[in-house]
Amino acid sequence: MPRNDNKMKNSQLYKGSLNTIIMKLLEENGKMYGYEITQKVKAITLGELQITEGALYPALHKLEAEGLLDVEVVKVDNRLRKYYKLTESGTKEAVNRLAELEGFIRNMQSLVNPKLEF
Amino acid sequence: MPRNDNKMKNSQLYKGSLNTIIMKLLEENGKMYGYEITQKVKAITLGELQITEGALYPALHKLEAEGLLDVEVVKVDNRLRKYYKLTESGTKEAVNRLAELEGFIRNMQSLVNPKLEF
DNA sequence: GTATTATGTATAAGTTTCTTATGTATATTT
DNA sequence: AAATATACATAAGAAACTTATACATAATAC
Repeated sequence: MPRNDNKMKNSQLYKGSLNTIIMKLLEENGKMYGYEITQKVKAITLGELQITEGALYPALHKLEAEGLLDVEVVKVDNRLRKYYKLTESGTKEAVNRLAELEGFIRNMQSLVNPKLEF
Repeated sequence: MPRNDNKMKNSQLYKGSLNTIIMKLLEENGKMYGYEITQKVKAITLGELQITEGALYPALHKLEAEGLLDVEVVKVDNRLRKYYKLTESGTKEAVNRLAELEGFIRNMQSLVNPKLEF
């Protein structure tokens, strides 16, 4: 009966980055469904970041409610898939979020490696 | 009466990184007091990250309670300062946290810039 | 000279984000 | 036949933070 998902806990550092990650992936791939997002993130981070359903689905629903994502339900192999894509305003917002993420990464690098500030 | 700190809200992205930032700064500077930490972070990030007291002081107290920091109270110019420094176990833990932060930055960069994976 | 800003620490209420635990269901692999 | 993979969903609780407030002294501005 146990799900046996040997899920190691993600670092606190990832807290707050999920929405940005979702929007970046959608900007890049056009449309994706939830499970696909979890697998993609896992692949890109070499297994280091495991997005859980409990975090992902509420996040997707919220972005949809905010008008940043559109959803399209498709049945594949007798199973549901909900494909999400950026709306027009979501596309604009994605630009802001990505700029914000790049600034964040720069700042964190400055903090880690003060010698390399120039 | 108002403090008039025109405090822009920090990006959600910084959520979860405060403890690591504190430990990194202490590792680098030996000992620091709270206010000094806020100013240092502000300077390094060119004003982009403003650590608020409501976030900082509870974080310092928690790190102290966890045995990662030691505190020393000093009176300067008739005002209190609480200097914090890493304990022995805090120094060890700082190494882990920094490695974690570097991994985090790498992963976030892979997500932003998938072309540069190599 | 007094009002504001800067320095310095602290806590408490509320919000957001995530973890952990469930729940449902079908397809595939062992 | 059982376990794992695929695919969605929600609810309770934890953790980190925001916002607001509080107290106190030093320095600057008007």
